[in-house]
Amino acid sequence: MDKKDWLPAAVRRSAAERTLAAGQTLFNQGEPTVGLYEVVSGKIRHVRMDAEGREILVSIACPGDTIAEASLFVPVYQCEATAVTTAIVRLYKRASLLAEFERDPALARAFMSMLAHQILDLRIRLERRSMHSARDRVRHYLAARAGSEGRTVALPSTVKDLAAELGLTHEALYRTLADMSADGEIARLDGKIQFPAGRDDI
Amino acid sequence: MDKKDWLPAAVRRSAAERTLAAGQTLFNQGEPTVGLYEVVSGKIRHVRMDAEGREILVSIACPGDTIAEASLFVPVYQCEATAVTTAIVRLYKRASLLAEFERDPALARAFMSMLAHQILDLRIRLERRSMHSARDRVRHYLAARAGSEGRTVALPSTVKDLAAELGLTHEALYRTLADMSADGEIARLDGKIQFPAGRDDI
DNA sequence: CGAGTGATTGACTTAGATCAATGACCGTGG
DNA sequence: CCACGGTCATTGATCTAAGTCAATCACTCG
Repeated sequence: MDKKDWLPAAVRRSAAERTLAAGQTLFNQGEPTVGLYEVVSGKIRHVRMDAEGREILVSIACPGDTIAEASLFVPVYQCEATAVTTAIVRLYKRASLLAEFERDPALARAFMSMLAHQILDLRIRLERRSMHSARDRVRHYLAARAGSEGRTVALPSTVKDLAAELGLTHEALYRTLADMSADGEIARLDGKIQFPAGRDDI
Repeated sequence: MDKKDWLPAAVRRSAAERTLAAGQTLFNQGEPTVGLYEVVSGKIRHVRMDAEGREILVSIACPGDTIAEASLFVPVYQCEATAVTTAIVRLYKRASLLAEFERDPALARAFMSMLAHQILDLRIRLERRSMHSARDRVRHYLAARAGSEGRTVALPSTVKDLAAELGLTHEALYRTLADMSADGEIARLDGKIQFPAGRDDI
């Protein structure tokens, strides 16, 4: 969306680009941080490993998104990033970015703004997990991404990934989606979900 | 915890405190932003209205938390905040805070760092919610707050609140805690939980 | 063409949500 | 000072939604 707007062209030009093949790893959890990345093309899967070695989906970064912003302030990457498709990323080195912030307060402010919006987004996602019913989580998800008049929501990648995002097993999500379709609450077409009427019954 | 450390005492002293009665509104969605708030005492409910006018719970802010960080960067509040209990908040005016950042890049960096750490913390909490078993969530929670050698964790407030943080009903948490005690995995004393051995099986 | 993965559905089981009740412990106002 | 209302802590019984195991089909990729 407007995620990339915070970076002025001058800074962007100075960054190194790197091309990744599908499945290739950008960085691993625990590696020393180099800086933050911006996705130029393709999709990057961003996961965290928990103590048992299971992976937790953090996000799917699309062109324009940045990943590992927090890494500017911590010594090692907290997540692992791998390319889903062939992808091009741009690396902004930590030291130079921090220096840039010092030089240009407006840029610093834009960066803060981006972080603040991410916090808001994460809180909304966390709140979604407080709902115990699968259907409610799906509704909450749809409501959160149905901007203004958008009645159609595109799945970021696969349904399995959406299941991880919602904290459900993929089977449970398939069933919930099927039930909601059957009830006419949503309609599915290709990789999209649309919900016809603004239901406001109790 | 360290959420408030980024603010130097001088700035903090300049902030105005305000007392809210239970149920009183701090700000409404769509109102022009004044600045960001820090919760001094009590609890603040933070909700967003979706396109259909349903409310989406964003968070419950507790003492030490800040709310509406994003409001520093947008013209109107995106959320609505109301006091759940009697509460005291501290207001940091947008203009003065931003001016302070411009004047003092170190402060700006500290603020960014705080935001980045909040993001990390939120991600860990989100990760916890991806675990399906109540016991695993409790273990994860304990592991996350047992710094280095600390084998004793104090509950932040009530067990009910912990249940909400873990995304469980309070009954489920009571039972899980009871089971874990019975199995000798943890011991409970007053408002604290201690877990004897650093289990690293698997 | 076969391996690998996503999408989907079925059958079965269980962990946790729900509903409900009790005792302990406030603070408060008559 | 004590009865009363409120909330937390705890445990019991029941039920169901979602997890688990499993199988099939479609599709892509090398």
